[in-house]
Amino acid sequence: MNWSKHHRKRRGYHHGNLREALIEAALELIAAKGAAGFTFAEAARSAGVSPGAPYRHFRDRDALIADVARRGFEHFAEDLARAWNDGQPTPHTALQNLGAAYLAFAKDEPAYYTAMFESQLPARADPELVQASDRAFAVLRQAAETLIATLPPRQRPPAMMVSLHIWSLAHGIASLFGRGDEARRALPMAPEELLEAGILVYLQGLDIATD
Amino acid sequence: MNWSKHHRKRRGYHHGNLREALIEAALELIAAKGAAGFTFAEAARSAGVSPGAPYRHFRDRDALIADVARRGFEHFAEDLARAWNDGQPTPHTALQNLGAAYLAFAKDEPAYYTAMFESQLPARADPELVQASDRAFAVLRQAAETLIATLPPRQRPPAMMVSLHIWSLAHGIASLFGRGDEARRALPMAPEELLEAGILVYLQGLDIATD
DNA sequence: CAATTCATGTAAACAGCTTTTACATGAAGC
DNA sequence: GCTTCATGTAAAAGCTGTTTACATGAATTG
Repeated sequence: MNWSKHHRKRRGYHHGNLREALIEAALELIAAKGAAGFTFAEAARSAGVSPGAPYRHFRDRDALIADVARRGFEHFAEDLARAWNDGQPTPHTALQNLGAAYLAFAKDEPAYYTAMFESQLPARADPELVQASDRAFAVLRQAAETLIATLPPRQRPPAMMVSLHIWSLAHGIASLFGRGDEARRALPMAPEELLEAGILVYLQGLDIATD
Repeated sequence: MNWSKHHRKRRGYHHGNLREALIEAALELIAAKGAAGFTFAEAARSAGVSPGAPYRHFRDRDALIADVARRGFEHFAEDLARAWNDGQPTPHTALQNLGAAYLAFAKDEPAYYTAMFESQLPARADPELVQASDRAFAVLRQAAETLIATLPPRQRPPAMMVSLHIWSLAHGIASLFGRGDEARRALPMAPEELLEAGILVYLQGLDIATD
């Protein structure tokens, strides 16, 4: 049969870069039709190879998604770290930038975000996935620590708790309203404003200076 | 072929209550294997009917999930309203009860919660689903209004914004840590405590009395 | 350079899911 | 009692997922 309908750089019998091609296909398919609407067979077709070929590179469909999620977390960690920018110019401004970067990632990279948070992966299956996720969370954790360090010691809440609050709020907003699906509930304000205001109120509740 | 392996109350050729049986099967399958691991055919098998039978009651698999989601939102709205209890004994306590009820629903009814928030339904397809979801949100909205009413008028933030903050925080925590999957990141505290503390800080940030 | 090895891809096959179609059943209403 | 109609069955066609034996050709090695 002719499997080279979608050939582009196909150099003959061997694809040459099938692994990457499959990941790209997965991103497109997930973005277009959600994590559920992604099939191994369609990814293979999109890469111009036979249905069995992907099994040379991934144990199964979940392994591919896990790899996509891992890469997603790496990009995510990078974006967050760049936005945080070591707490410059001020911890509060930097945290707001971090929040904006969180939502921007969810909006601009819906396929990654879906694979990372909504693909119901066999959980903590892949240790590299866990590590990548940890690195992303570490940025939030660091931000929380920097922020509470501006408080007198007796008044400091646990940094872990603060980072979990920020993360949960950002993830909740991204989940419920964050992607351009227009599938979600209509909002009286942009998700970015909603998060910014939420963080502002939260920090005021901790008595952290926000001006 | 023999489709009556799982017969229980099967009264002959006609099932008698297939629609309900399919919804029950869907809840069990979603709880066991996630929204993706639910198939029309398996629900049919579980109800003891042929693979084509479900199409007499639901247009397709998504229509069944949408119905499950709609029922989920109805139970959810009930639970939240009961917890809120018209703001008694105090608005703050009632809001904490509401938050606890939110997380309890996510934990105790993971199948409903999954269908409601993570099934990537064709969005605002079903108007009854939207209405049910609106009724649930209305409870949160009412709670927010009651809480800000304790503030002097000049100091009141928009109730819609406050309710969205609470909702997002609760949903974020439920999403990330809330279900017994043990699949999620380990926490230094129970999700319920995390949400309670988050709400407390947030209300303090609004300068709403929390004692 | 030539032979061999090995990663990568194909073809074919089987099983399960989805959806449609024609047909069967039996409960409800006239 | 007869007819009607909702509900279920059987069968079929076209998907997908997965495994198997086999084919290809690029890299390795003597």
